[in-house]
Amino acid sequence: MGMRPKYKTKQREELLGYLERLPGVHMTAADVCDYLKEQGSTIGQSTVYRQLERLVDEGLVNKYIIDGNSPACFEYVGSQEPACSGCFHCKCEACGKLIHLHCDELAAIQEHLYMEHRFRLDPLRTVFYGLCEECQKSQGTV
Amino acid sequence: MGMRPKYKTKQREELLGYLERLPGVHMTAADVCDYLKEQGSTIGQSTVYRQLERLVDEGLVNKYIIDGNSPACFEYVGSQEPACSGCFHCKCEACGKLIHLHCDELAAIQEHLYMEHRFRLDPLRTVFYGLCEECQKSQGTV
DNA sequence: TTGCGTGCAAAGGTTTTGCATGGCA
DNA sequence: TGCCATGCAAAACCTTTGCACGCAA
Repeated sequence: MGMRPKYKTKQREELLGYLERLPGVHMTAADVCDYLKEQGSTIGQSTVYRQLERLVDEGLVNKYIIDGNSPACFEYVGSQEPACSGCFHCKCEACGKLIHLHCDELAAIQEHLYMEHRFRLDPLRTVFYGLCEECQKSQGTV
Repeated sequence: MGMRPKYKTKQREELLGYLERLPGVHMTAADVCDYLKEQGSTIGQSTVYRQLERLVDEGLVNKYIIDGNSPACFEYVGSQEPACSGCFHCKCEACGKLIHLHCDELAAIQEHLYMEHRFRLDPLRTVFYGLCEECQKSQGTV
């Protein structure tokens, strides 16, 4: 987990306030920036990018990269602390749906990654990309 | 799967020849372009991008998008059916290092996600975030 | 000969950065 | 008061595109 900001600024409060009101909703940096400016904020785009990156660092926000060209998506997740052990996120690349999974088998790979590969997995920031059941059907991938 | 090229060009042969010689090795479009030019090729970067994209379409090459900013990585996989089965990527949140893992145990979760949760994992797009061994030590997380 | 593939340069779009200013503690 | 965070604009970066030319079939 990265460092928290030292100061509580108006811009950060505005930004965070907006995200918190829409937990689980995907928005781009531009979305956030446009909305806040419409609301009369004087926030600049560099601040939006800097704060979003920081919130990702703090684990309050997830960042999704769909492909290299389109803008990244951000989503408020809050501080679901340790209660969510064995909780993972799957994101459908086709419809964009985010699936929350509780699964001990998946929790086991966390253990395995650490024991065998000395890699300490961060489940809150790891997203499994793929195709959900519905999209497999509609794409004839089944 | 997309369309194959209609013509067999010198540039495509050069590019493909280089990739084939290094199966499983990650390289960026710039890597490929630089190498070929060093070898005396007159290939242009747009051709490199266009051919790489086409090879991905044909299933001969894998494309990895690690994060939105760094360049995409390409890797020759050939027409081996289960392309790069058991290949996963871990990214250290602290130092940014990318770790390339071949691990059957990890491959098993792919199967599990499909059988139990009907989610078809895309290993090419999925990156495990966490801390590498060195950074755990230097951060006193161990 | 046909028209696909190429090369160059420029555009495109997202994200980062330099630097002076302003505001939190 | 000290110095972190901000805003603006410009830069950086990877990738795509327009267009004329060359080359494979």
